[in-house]
Amino acid sequence: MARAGLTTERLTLEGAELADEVGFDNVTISAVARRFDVKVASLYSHLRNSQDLRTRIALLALAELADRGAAALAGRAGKDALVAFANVYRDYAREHPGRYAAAQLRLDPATAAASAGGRHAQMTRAILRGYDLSEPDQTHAVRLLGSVFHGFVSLELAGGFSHSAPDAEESWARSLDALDALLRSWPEPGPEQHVPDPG
Amino acid sequence: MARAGLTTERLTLEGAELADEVGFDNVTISAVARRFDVKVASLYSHLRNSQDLRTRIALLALAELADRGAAALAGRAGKDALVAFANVYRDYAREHPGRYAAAQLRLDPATAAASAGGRHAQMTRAILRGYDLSEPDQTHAVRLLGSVFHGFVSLELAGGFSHSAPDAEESWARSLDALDALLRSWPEPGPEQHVPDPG
DNA sequence: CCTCTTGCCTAAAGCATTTAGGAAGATGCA
DNA sequence: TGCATCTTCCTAAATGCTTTAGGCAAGAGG
Repeated sequence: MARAGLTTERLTLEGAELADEVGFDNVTISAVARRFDVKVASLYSHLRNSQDLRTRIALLALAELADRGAAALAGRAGKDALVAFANVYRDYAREHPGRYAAAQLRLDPATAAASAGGRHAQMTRAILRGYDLSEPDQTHAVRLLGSVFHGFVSLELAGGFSHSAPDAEESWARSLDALDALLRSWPEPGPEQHVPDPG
Repeated sequence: MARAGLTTERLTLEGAELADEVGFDNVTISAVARRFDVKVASLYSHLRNSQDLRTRIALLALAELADRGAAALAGRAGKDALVAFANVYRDYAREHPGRYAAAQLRLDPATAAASAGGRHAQMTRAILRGYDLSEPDQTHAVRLLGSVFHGFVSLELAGGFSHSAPDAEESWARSLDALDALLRSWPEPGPEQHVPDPG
């Protein structure tokens, strides 16, 4: 019986392809086994279980995304860097929706620490060097930027902007304009606001 | 054999509870049937299939969220309205993580149109009446606000901010300060930016 | 009381997950 | 080359979720 040459890496990569084609939620051990024309149980020599597969796809996506981010930031600063980096997220999500969904998988702390997640935060911080923010404000800005990138991209991917004019493209450009302006004049803390009771 | 009094509504509600307890992905027909101490097949008189159940939970969550948003906006304007509305999202997501995850479910266009999604967009637009934005800019701002709310909340829920100081609470407040400032001086479109080729 | 609708049941088939243990191909060493 | 060993992939089987088909009985209406 000819060997298929399974490795954890090849399985992960194929799982990522599958995620992009049929959605991350539909990535199963069985589906990957079918793509290699191999019995399901064979995969368990390389993967602990199906959660293990999903986690590996998530780590792959985070690493790919970080690599692209680093490439985009090279030689850029200020708004140029901001826009280039933001587009990396958006383009990646559009090219690889399954992988992007995988990157949102909740990882346990140990796994998260070993992931490329830290590189993302570092790169966002690097963008902020082009602006004049105090140390604690940088952290807030990092989080706001992350929120906008992730939020916009996932709402767009979920079809949230697809049924109304103007098109998402323009809103994206204008949102980045707005973020750039915001970072150039980052406001002082406002007065305390009343927070309504949930209920 | 005593009847359990199953209805689509009760099943949906119980499914939502279950989602909050064990995660939206773990809501299954079987699990809900167990909660009612009823055989699995019995649920198929009330639900078309498990996707139907998930969709109904999503619609429930969107409606609840819209109701809370409307309550929060009543009698408020400007930054006060912005903060109150934003906190509705964040509080709801923290109180009901499973429901919040459900609200992110991708709905087919017909279902989405019949959902409370439109109310959300309307309310966000209402907030912008407290600021001075041209018509097309309002749409961009609606999308940016939606992105920040959703993005921040889901990153926080995914534990993205939990392993570094300062705490998420403060970043949230400062992000809302920043959005308020941004809306008060919404920038003109910037110059064209180079968009790097994905690859 | 009888009938009919409805609500919940049993039964069964299909598919995904996971473990246990076996056989054949690749590898290393004499 | 021949043998031992390890790795890779296999069969088999248990478990659980999904979904459909068909049946019986509880409760409503006449």
